[in-house]
Amino acid sequence: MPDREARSGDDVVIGLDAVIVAVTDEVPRVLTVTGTRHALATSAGRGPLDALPFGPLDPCRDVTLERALRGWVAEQTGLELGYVEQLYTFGDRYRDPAERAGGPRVISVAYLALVAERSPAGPGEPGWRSIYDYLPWEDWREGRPALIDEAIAPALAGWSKAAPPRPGFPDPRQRADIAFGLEGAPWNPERVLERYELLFEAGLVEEAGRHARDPRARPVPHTGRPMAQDHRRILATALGRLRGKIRYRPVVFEMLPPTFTLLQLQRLVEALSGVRLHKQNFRRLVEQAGLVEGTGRYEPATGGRPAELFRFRREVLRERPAPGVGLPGVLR
Amino acid sequence: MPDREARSGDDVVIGLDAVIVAVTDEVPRVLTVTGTRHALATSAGRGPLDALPFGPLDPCRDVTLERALRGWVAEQTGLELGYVEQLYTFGDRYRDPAERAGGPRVISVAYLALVAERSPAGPGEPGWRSIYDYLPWEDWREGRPALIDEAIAPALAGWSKAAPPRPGFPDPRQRADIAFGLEGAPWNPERVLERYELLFEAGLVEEAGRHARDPRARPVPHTGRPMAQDHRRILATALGRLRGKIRYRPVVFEMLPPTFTLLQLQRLVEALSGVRLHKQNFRRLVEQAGLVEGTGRYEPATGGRPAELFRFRREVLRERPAPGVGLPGVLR
DNA sequence: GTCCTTATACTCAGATTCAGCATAACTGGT
DNA sequence: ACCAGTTATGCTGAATCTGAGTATAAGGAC
Repeated sequence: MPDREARSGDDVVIGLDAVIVAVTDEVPRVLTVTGTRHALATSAGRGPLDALPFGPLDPCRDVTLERALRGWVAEQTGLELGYVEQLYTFGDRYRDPAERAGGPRVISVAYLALVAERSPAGPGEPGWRSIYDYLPWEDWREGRPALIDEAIAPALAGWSKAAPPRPGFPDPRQRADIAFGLEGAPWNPERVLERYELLFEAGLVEEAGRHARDPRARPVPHTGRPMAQDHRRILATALGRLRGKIRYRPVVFEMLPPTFTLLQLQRLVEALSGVRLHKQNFRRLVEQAGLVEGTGRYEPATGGRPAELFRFRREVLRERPAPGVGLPGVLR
Repeated sequence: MPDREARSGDDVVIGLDAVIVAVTDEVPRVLTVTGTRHALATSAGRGPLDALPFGPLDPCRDVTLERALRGWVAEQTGLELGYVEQLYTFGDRYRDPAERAGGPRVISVAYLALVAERSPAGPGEPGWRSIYDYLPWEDWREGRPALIDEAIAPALAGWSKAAPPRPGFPDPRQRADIAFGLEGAPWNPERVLERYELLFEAGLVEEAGRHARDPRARPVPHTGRPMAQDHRRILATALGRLRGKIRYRPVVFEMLPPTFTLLQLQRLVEALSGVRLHKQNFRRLVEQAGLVEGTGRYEPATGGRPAELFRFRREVLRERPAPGVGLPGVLR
């Protein structure tokens, strides 16, 4: 970590934030750190907060942003990242609370990185925390989380009644219904950021930059573990993007060993998307989409009939337009 | 425009680049400027190049990046942007050729903005150029562009033969086939950036930061109008993103008047995606997806039977999960 | 062997998509 | 009035995809 002392008022610093995701034991995990300078952003005296790993850009040495990211991640964590994609650039004023004390404006370019399944030692490793510790309403694998009906829905209802509907803006009540699947609306796993932003606007989640000073903030208990700065927002962005991406790009295979059973693949997708899938149809889908091919070898330790081991068919990339959908009616 | 004089070697500057898109006469257009400081990046003495409008971030005043963008666009062009979305952050070294002369590292946060159809005065307006002037291989509305088979395919074939296949990297020949729909591979309108990057790697398009110095660069004639710096790459990113987005978000309605005929809507989508669509199926799709509703009024000047005027149904946003697709088999 | 567990094959109905055909409603020309 | 040309809109049948099962296979523990 470099020391970034406060500079002159109109100065700007570029940071690179990494959301590094792995899945172990059907739990999607993100690598977090504590005790860095982010830890200065404590939450009402409750001690240092978790933060996403962060690295600076060295304009003299780093040729590209992505290479800079790979570099310091390898240095600091020893991880060699596989799949890396740029997520979003966050630049709101005061997103780093230190700005208020004269610190530089920090622009963070956030990246999403996927790494292969951690070895069984993973769960206990410091830093690999469940993504659902931070965003607990996102995991619907065991059914609709009680948290939503017990805490979030009532709180949002109160907020939307209090907030006067502004003309030209969508009705806050409807926004809540759509985002959280209330009142019969369907649950859309991809709207992670929309949900987080709604909770943020309603003052139901903590975020360092704003809620330390917002007197209306009434964080609901159990709405997830807080993070430093706007890192929970960054995490929400990452999860939403990842959930969307697995639908039309074969990114999940980045997180699997070279061969795997179809149930392993399914559990991985379920862990990330937060919903359960229909087993037979899932198999059919991935098989007839040509995404995988059998190896003829079998995994015996399933607890039942041995499962065939499959591998990812890289060729699918040139056969299918994009393992997913298409425009309504393209003429040829 | 601020003056950004060269500073100390490790300095960084944040810029905001705007890809502002409108459609007139079934031509998708992008707003470009010349004569700004970008114009310094001339192309082998051929005069100033087109550039995307660019504005600085003022860390003291601008509260968010997006607001900064809206601000200077309104100031400089008088345009009030409607839909705005962050695209990507470009930060490669030397993407601004001025860096080689000691200029600061310029990190550009690029935004995509959509504005309503220009009035008929549009086509002649300075700056509103067809996107396909810059990326001519992307327009398949009149069938497969001759340019691809006559110039691009042979040039790529030559390049891929020359470039030795690196182990671990995808075969360059196959990349070309997939990207450009050669050898029977399907054409995917969304792979705009992939195609541009392939042409760039093969040295077939000009880009200021690199090809001014790359001796192997043999730009093929008629591969589109060049732009300053890496702006053509930014444009390609924008077009690809836009093409993808219209499939699952109703963004096109941002570019239409409040009421429109279904053919207008179809022509708009065709202009952006660069392919022709089946008329009857297109109607059915947008109608039964609940995206539009008839107004009962009619547009008489169609040249044939009058067409009903439709309007966008905003309610669709809360009915459908996302006007598009879904995960393979979500259990309820 | 029986029971339990997981894997995999197959079915069937409903929904969606593709590719047309058919008809409606207007214009302009004769 | 009639006709040709043009665009709009309605409708259909085949192919494909999807959702939700049932049925069978193949292992382990006892």
